[in-house]
Amino acid sequence: MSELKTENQELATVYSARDIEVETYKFWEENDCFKADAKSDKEAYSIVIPPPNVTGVLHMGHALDGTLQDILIRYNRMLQKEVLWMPGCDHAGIATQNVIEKNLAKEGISRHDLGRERFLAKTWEWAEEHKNRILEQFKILGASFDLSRKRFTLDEGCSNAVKKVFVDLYNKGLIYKGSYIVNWCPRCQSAISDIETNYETEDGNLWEISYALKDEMGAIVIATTRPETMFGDVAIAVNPTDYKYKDLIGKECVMPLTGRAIPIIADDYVDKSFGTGALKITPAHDPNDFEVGLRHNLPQIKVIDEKGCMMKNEFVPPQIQGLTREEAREKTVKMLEENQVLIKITKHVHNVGKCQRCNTTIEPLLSKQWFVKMEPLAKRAIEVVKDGTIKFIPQRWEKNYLMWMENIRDWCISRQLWWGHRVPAYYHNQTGEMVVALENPDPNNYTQDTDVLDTWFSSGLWPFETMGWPVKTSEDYKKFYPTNTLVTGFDIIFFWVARMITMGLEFTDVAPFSTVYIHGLIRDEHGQKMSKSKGNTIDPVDLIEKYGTDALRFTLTSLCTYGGQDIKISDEKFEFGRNFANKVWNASRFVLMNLTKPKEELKLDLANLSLADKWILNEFNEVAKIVNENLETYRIGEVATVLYDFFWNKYCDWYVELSKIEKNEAVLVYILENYLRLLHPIMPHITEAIWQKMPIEKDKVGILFTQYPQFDEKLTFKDAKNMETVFELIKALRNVRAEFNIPLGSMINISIDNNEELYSQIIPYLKRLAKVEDVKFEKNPNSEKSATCVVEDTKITIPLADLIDLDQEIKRQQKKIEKLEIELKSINGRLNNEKFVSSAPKEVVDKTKERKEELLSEIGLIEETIKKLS
RNA sequence: GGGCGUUUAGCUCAGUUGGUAGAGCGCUUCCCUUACAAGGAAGAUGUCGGGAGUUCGAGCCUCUCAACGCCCACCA
Repeated sequence: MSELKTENQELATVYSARDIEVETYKFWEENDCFKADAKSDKEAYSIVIPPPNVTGVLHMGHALDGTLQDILIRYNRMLQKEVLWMPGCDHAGIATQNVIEKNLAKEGISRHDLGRERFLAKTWEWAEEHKNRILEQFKILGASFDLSRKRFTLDEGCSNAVKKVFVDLYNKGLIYKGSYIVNWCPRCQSAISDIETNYETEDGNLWEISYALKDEMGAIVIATTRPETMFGDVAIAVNPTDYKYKDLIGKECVMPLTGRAIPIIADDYVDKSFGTGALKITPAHDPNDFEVGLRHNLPQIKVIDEKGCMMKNEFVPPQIQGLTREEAREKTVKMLEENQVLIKITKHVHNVGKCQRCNTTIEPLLSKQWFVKMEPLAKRAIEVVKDGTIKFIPQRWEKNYLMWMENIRDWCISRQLWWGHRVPAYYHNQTGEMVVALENPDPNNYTQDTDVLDTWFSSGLWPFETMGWPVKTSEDYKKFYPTNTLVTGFDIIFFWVARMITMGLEFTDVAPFSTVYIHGLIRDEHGQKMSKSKGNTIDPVDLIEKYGTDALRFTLTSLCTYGGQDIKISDEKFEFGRNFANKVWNASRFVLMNLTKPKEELKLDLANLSLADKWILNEFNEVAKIVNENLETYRIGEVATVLYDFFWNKYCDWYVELSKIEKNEAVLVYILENYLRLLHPIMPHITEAIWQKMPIEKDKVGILFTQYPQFDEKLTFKDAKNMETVFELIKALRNVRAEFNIPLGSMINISIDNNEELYSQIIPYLKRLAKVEDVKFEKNPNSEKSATCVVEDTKITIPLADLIDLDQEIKRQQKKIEKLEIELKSINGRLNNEKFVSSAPKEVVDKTKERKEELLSEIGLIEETIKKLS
């Protein structure tokens, strides 16, 4: 077994995170700590990573997503489950192909110059080179995934799964090929799906064009935002209830510029109040017109080609042929003007579809593509969310998911790219007959379809294709499928989560995971999305170098709210985690440094505990309970808060301080060790490094395999809260010191008039923590020239001789009374309200009454004091 | 057009079944007390976006208005 070397850190007063983190990760790797055992008989817990793109480099989104997954994995590992975090990458069809093409363009060549095979060879070479880069980067996050199982969406196993799924769906009639209008990206030269299309508002014009009636006088004026598509017009449509045009329905008109005659039809789709109420129908270049065209059996005339240029055919005037869409628009408008059929131009803001990948304006284009029939598949995917088989956290995303699923449209899965899973359809070279099959039936006579599949088609199979499917007997599949939790951002619920659910149910008959944990998106300090083009990105690698991985993880975790709000970050925010890591390091160092026998194991003796010991054990026990509850319910930010508060404000500020006066080393070490375990999932490296140095029996390789602390009845102590009264007293004395500027060098004496039993236990603490010289217990001390403080039902008198400024002291006391009286007033208001007393729960009423008594007594004591002073 | 989110201390944000508001940073005063100045001690700061309602009681539940943001739909 290799050892964790951290000797050089032993005495450093400032924690140098990176040295420890690098060493620690190496230690885990060398001991093969993350390897999942499919043969284990322990309960399984598994997560599949949302496969990052091969083209990608680590960004803040990965850092957050990865941290959250690692927390869940480490937590469940410590719950003694057999955990598998499955890593891998996505081949990212369009994104990768774009990168390669861009590189080629620098050399002045296109993919067509290379040809499909050479292009793919080049892309594979590049992918192989970059495939591991991003997963390597995940390591600096401390990711405890099982790299021996690393997968790639284009590897052999995934490719087989994709083929099988395609063929099966085709055979079930759920995949079909057809001519439909699709979103075409003229730059990517491919169809893209609806959700890969984003809409942007653009300033445009609404052109009103007059179409003369055929065989009679008069004309009909239509309004359009895209005059260049008019050459593909096949009809003019009006609303059947529109009296303006009632008489024209069924007649024909003559198109300007080309003279082609088209019918005037009636269709409900037309909005009477928009434009002129008459709409030109261009089925080949507009999705709505396409639908209208089908309803009326109209022809489809294509006038724009795949490059976004006007076609050279009989429908397009020679002057327009070959022009780009933009040029054609300008020229068409000019020609219409010359022909005096352009009636009106109005400014019009409208939405224009853009390619998600390259932001090129989409051309709705009639084209032959492959589609998945989604509606039948969506049924069960809706069910499992409705019946709670799959739970979204936060729950509000379920509504979002269901709305989308219930209005699902067929999914265009074919892409005219080269990089991806090729459609397993084969065409006979002579007859053109199509065969959809796992293999080419006869390579001499059949040629494979040239299209590839949407990247999300393969990532939709990710939870089971990585587990050995379609071999259902494979060990991983049996042990680790279905997976437990899926962790991702809301931006890919439709792209990815929805598809995994549908495909998982269809092919494995179970939901691929039971919980979908949706976290917010990382944004810059102004709430803007981070993007390279905006130049507002923060590189997690830089942050890690500056603050350390654990600091990054802790900070990010603390910012995760239960509602999954987006997370605004700036560089300085990570000081929070860095400071905390430093605190953990130093406190641990202090505790371990001062052990009387640094190497000896200490036994916790529950029969022999001081009030302080009971208090800290009790507090820790509560924390363990809350932390477990919050991890189970994905309130992960709360976990960080609770752990921070306990360690800093309870353990360090009080218990470790008290230990400088009187200490129970067994408790000090017990709390520290168990605390490190609680913290380990969030801050894995620092906790491991310290744990390795602790004088405890180590029956595990590292802290990562130890049992996660749970609530323990034995560690509850009823009277532990008394310690808080003690702290109140100490704070009150410190306050007196601060108010009267009494330097720490001069000791004070005090008289306590009540609760001798409690306070006599803590005299040593008072000496050290409040610089008290002498403590007297007496009922009516001489309070002349004294300051007074009241803690609950006890009055403490501090003779200050000439240091006291009586006016100041009276003021101080009056201020306290004012505060207490505000509360008393509100409490009296409640207690005097009969309805409150009768309808509020008894507990609440009793508590309120109790509080009233406390307040009255405290106020009484203070008033008494003021009287004596004045 | 439909849906969702946000609005709480100067800033960034928490606030888990309604019981009377918290953290971090910043700010004021004091302290280099040998674990930690990336620290310690003591403080100050809020009509919880506006209005109405339910309730003994509302930051939290209902309605309404306002501002900002996001998602879906894609009227040419």
